[in-house]
Amino acid sequence: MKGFKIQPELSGPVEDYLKVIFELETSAGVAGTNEIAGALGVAPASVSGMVRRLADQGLISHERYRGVQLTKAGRLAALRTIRRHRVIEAYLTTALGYPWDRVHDEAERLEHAASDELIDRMAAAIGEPTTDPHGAPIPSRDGTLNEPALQSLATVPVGARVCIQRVGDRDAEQLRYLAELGITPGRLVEVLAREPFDGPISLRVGRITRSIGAGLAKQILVDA
Amino acid sequence: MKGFKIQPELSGPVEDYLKVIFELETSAGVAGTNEIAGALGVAPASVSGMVRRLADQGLISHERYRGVQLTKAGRLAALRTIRRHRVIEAYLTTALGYPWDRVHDEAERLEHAASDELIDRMAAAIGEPTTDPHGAPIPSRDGTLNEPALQSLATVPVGARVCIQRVGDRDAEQLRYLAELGITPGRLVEVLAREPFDGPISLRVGRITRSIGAGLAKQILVDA
DNA sequence: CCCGTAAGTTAGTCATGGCTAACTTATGAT
DNA sequence: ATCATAAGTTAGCCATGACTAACTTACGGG
Repeated sequence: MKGFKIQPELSGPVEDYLKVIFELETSAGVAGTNEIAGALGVAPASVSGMVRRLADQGLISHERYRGVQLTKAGRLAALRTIRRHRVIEAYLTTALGYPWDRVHDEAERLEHAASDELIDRMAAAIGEPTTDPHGAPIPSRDGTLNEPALQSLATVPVGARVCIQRVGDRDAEQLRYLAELGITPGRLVEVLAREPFDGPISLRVGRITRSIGAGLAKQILVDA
Repeated sequence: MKGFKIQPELSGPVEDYLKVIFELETSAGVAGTNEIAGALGVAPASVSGMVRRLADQGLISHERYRGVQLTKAGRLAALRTIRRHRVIEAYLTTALGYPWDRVHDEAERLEHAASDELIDRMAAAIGEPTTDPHGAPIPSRDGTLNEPALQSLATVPVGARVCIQRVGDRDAEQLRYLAELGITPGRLVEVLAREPFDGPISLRVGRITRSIGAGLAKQILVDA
């Protein structure tokens, strides 16, 4: 029976730390103290304290004054939390009619309270979705994450027609705006023009032409 | 805009205390420190500490060495939590196929994380139920609890036919047993015999005859 | 190569919500 | 009326996870 260390029930805050560390590792390569603090809305000193505890528990490795990295156990715990979050988001929109701009906050709280059984039942009830409402892939039960190679809409050449795959889910207001524009995963858009110096991008969505800023375009991912 | 004090987001533990104080007040009339401690599985000293904080927040009134009583604000908060709990239980069984012996623990955790919007959407999705799967009435959104007058199966006269209205929901094993016997809310049973000195009670459930102990019978409530 | 700045850490504090051990109060039996 | 006992409280401790203020380290520009 060796090799089976039971997981000692991670607290909500610990799960949040692991989640943002995972996301920072994925996007930025490293997870710095200040970045973690910014993502969680806590003071950098609080991160230093938590980093020590996480390292003591073997969830991250930490080289003083350098960054932080998830261990295998930490990565698995992070992916479990991310799976919960995304399954909950998918369930809330599909089964309970939540608008996609309001599922994030709800999932943020429920992900720490839901049992594995509940998550699996939710996933089964809506047909085992593979992505959440914003297009983010849902890790499998055993912690495998299938992250497809995507490019940002900001880098798509003029004239190309691409399919929206995923949008940033942090800003509810932004999500409402995107829904209004019709920019949702699965939608086809054509890039009509792009102004230089991070200028606006002109799009055709359906039969309507829209112009969006470069910052927003960076949050929109399309197939490569 | 006077008279509108915004509620400062009660913590999970605080909600749990208010809930058990409400339940003890309802069943026992008073809520004593030791009873609260027993119901929550904490030490009596911990209750004393929490009682001070709850009194400071105006959620309970407390006379030293006498009992504890919910204020209007405390009662409302308790009923909100109980509503959440029972709506979640009802939703899990109706919409997600949970067996009735496993909804309690799940609801115990979710009730502190779910928003009012989620609770209302769940309730709407399953047709605004008025009781949870164990027959406990669900408080309304504004904190009204319609507690019907019931009697325990242990006091029903021999020969009477009664309808099961509600069963104790604390013990999962007991719930599994009751389900096996067919003793669920809405079911008709006839009391065939009762032995003296808290002896077993003989029942007809459907066309089958069963005998249950007096302790279990006390946990089964039927229409008066 | 050095040095200022940004990033990170430490020290010390606080609130919450637990615990044990020791004390106080209330109450019922004699 | 008193006194043992159960119920309740206080004191003092701990872990978690936040904070501010002050310090240290790393690093890029000159």
